[in-house]
Amino acid sequence: MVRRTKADALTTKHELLDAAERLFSERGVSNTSMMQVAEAAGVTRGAIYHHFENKLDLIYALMERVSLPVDEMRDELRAQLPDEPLRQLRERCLHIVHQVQHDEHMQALVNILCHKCEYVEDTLPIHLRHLSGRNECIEECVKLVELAQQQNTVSAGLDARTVVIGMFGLIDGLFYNWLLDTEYFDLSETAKHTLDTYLHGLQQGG
Amino acid sequence: MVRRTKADALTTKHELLDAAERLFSERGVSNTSMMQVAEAAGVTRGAIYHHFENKLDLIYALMERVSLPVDEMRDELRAQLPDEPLRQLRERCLHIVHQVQHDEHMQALVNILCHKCEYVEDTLPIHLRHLSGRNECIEECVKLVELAQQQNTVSAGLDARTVVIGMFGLIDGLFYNWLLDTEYFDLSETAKHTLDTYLHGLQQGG
DNA sequence: AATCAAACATTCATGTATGTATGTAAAAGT
DNA sequence: ACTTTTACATACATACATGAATGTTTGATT
Repeated sequence: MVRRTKADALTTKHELLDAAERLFSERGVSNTSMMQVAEAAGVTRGAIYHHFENKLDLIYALMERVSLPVDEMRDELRAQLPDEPLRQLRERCLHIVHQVQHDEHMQALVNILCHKCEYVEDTLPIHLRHLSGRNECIEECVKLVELAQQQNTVSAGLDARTVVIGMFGLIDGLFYNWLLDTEYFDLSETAKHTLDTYLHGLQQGG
Repeated sequence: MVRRTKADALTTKHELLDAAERLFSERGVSNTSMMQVAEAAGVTRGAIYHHFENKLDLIYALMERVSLPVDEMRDELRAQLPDEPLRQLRERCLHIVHQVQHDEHMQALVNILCHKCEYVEDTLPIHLRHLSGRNECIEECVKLVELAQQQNTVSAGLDARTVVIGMFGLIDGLFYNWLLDTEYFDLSETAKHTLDTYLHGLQQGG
């Protein structure tokens, strides 16, 4: 099974990505060799190095597969709830939570970035990409919170940035702990209740 | 510099632990070889394998160094605030937050477990130890929340376990994100404000 | 004082991962 | 129909990391 058509090559590439996603998520990035990925995809290492430069390039490609749907969702919600910034925030969080729980690609990727990939200098470009997307998202959320403060649905005494960082912490922390043991609690249900508790708390004090 | 007194051997062991803690936290566990740890401690690999079985045993030893002070703090607070379960929870969280921010050993260890160590089968005993301690802690906190519900400082309509999982998520998420970039926000301040927001939200709804 | 054993250093044998270079058969271009 | 790429497979050279085995020096023991 050597040379094939261009469409077949794309299939091979996807199979490599799927295999990498599965193995990385199951056994960790640095603990998985290129050969294991190749074997799982039914090819040799040569195939990987033909499609990707190295392991980092592979992970990088994995991230590209799921980043787009997230962006689309954001735009939809913005159009759907233009005058309810707080609900916009809530729905955005819960939508991502839902995706992490039910979309296998999203779940595997978050799992990889969260628990299966050491945050070291070598993988810096990957995590920077992760963070830049997040920081951009934080800025947007800060604006939504400020809008909510003008509507008095969030106490004006609170610092909007702190509010958002706390909310992200809550969601990320739930992801982090849920992925450690997905049987320990139901992600969506817990996220809904605790997020509402938090959002409820935003109405008073500061 | 070969054989030394028993006290000197302990010094060597501590220097090895310090070096490992530093290197693991800086460059990641699987990305740091035993030789690099040995060099950083000014000895050879032989010294490591004399004191520790392997890399996992080394990490395991790192965890033992910081686990005790946490337990002590818990008992102190329990005695100090016997009738204020909610404040007990709050102070406990903020105390750990303070430790993570200011105690270098604690910070390095949490950083290692959080960002510098892949959660894979090989390291399972380590993470299990981490989790067993946490689950035990969760159970204690659930009881505190139930007490608070009897006092009506927490709405009886909420599920105590969910409340605690959310609180842990919040704190863990803040750790997780703060350790990614310790300059991005102040951990203690943010933890105080967002935790209070959350605790505030507990008083109503369900 | 002689012996033992601890506390390392040194060396070696082995496995394994990586990157690259080269080979090759078939599809794509002309 | 001929040439050129593409899409891999194969083979190789290199580099580490590990663990164990062995050596060596000196404190501890009696």
